[in-house]
Amino acid sequence: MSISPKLALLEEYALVARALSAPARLMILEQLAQGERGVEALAEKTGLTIANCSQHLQQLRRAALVTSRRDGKAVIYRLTDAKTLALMDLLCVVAERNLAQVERILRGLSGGEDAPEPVSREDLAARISEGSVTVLDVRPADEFAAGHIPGALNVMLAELDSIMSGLDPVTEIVAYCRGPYCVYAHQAVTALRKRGLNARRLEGGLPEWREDGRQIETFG
Amino acid sequence: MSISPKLALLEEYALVARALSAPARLMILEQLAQGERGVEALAEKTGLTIANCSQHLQQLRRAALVTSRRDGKAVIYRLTDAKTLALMDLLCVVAERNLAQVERILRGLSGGEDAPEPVSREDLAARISEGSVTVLDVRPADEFAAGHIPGALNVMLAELDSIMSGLDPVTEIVAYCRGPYCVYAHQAVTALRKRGLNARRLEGGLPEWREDGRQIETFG
DNA sequence: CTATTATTCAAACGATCACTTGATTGATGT
DNA sequence: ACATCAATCAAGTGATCGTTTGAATAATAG
Repeated sequence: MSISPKLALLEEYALVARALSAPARLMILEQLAQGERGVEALAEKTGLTIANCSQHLQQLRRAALVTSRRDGKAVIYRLTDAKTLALMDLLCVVAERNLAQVERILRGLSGGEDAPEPVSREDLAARISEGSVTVLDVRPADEFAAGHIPGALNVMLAELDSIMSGLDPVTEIVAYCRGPYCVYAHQAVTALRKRGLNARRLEGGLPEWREDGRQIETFG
Repeated sequence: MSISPKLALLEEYALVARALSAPARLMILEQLAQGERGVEALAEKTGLTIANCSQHLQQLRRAALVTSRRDGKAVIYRLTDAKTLALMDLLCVVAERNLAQVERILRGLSGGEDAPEPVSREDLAARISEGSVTVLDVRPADEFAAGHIPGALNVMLAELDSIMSGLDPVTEIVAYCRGPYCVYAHQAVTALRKRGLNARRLEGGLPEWREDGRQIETFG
């Protein structure tokens, strides 16, 4: 350790950034933002092998972005603190503002149509309390069960068609998913709008809603 | 491009994070946060060869963190927008909160002593207007000349001793430098406190001060 | 035009990274 | 103690990264 303190510091900061520099680890972090999970659950959700997932988790832990605890023979990982989530979100904001490629991908998700501006969490909260909105949770059922926006309907993309006829075409629909890395809400809104329904995305996902200190409903 | 849109998105986000994952690029970004610069100036300030520096800059440009323009035969780089600075700062915050190693390095800079809490920019601004503080700019003279906090004294670390006798031991001193990646202010505060002066660091550096919309003085 | 200066490109190297495979550790239940 | 299950470790492979070196582009001045 004969290097200068300045370089040593920069290397620590770079370590954190490096932890965010692999798509596989971003997927893991997105999952952990939904709630704490064991290695096997993470591996299944992300499509990684267990050994590979474990190694990514240890890299995240070295960067102090996640923390682990033992529960029986399982090791449960979670985000270290809310700053980790903030960092992930800011990463998206920078990428979306500046990278033309990101714009192109997102436009592709909307079928070439211009997607409407997302709804802010504050606006959605206000409109929920006055009952002037239908909230759709477009995540898998287990993530929905672990916590969702009060009153939200859990509908996965594949089932969208079957429930669409039951929706009031006048009431606006707001769809949300895991957060800025997740494309489910984009796809759901596109599908709904193609059928003439008035749908928009929520800004951010459930983790950001929770981080705002807003109400979360479990089960039901 | 037959991969899923989700993976394509994640790869773009990862590209931005990867750009922040090398100490050399963090140094370059720190310099650019002070103001726009040409490749040669950046290479000299960071100690990189020109070719190497140029390649790092192109990686930063691919991630859209920096933008360039031509000025005669020189190419001038600058941060794309304020979000880039915010991302750099958040990276530090996460690293400092969670990495024990960072704490150790910073403590080493303070000679093992507990450093006092930094002064917030808001507090400093208030105390400048009431004249109850001496502000030290601990950056190289050329960066000082390009812009500094109004009324600040430009003193580099090597010259600290020679001016210290002229300082009022009662008036508190606030030192600042380039920002969270820079160790000059830490070192200056340690040196001053060792000699019994009442000194603290400013939170962040000049780029953050400027980003707050606060006054900047040029030359003088 | 040629010479000069500032920057970028291209090739090459050693080091590190992501992923796979198979063995190992740690905690639990019988 | 033994078997079982979850997670980690260890070794190996191909790909990518950071750096150096030297040549190739642009833009300007004479």
